[in-house]
Amino acid sequence: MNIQFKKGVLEICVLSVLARKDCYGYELVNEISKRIDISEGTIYPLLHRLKDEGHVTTYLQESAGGAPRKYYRLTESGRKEEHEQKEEWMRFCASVNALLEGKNNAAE
Amino acid sequence: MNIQFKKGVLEICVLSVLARKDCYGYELVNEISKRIDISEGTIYPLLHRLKDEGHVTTYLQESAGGAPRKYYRLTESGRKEEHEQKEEWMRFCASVNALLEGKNNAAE
DNA sequence: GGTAAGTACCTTGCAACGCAAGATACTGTG
DNA sequence: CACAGTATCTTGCGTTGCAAGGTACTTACC
Repeated sequence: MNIQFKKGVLEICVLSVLARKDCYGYELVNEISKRIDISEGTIYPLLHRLKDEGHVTTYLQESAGGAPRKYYRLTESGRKEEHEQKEEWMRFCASVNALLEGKNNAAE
Repeated sequence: MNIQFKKGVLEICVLSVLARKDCYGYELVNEISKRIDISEGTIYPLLHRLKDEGHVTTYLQESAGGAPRKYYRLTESGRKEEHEQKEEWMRFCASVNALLEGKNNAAE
């Protein structure tokens, strides 16, 4: 899998999963990796970034095994961000596909 | 437009346009920019990379105004690369869209 | 008791890509 | 002569994702 493709997209994936339910980091890795490989070295910095930007809040919960889980919950700005980035992603895909199909004019 | 989305994708766009006709760098910028903004600081290093990897060959042709045009032509390996990257891009898009739609299992 | 695997968090350093901003040089227009 | 357009190129920067490491707890096995 081309690593470059994932740039920017993994953030949408995280936002999208969080839009459906609160998750902790380790859980997000497993959830997203069902479709797209993502490593812990990617998810934790990403989550911290989202928190710094105010798109998520966190709360701790005990775990049966291992360290306590840090759950992430979308804020209102996070939901807005999720929506906007999803839209932008779809527009981008449409542009790329048009280009790959050889449709030359933006009007087509 | 999220810059990150473009990572890796602009290379496919270039390969795809070149698969239809030989182009020079400046022309590729204008062609691709109809759909997706791409700057000269991006295209020239990209083209040099493709040449180093043997995916394109070049030939010069005089221009009415300005410097002579350096045309890029796909090699056989370039055509193969174009095909493979296109396939990978489409698989990637399908995975992302499934994830964004909340389809949890890779089987679905 | 010791060891491994699983859960769960984290950080550091690196590689790759795209962009802005610059340089160069030629042509045509006002 | 100055400017815009054509056409090439390079340097330095910011962002992202990853590999590889570390920490700490629990369970299972020998």
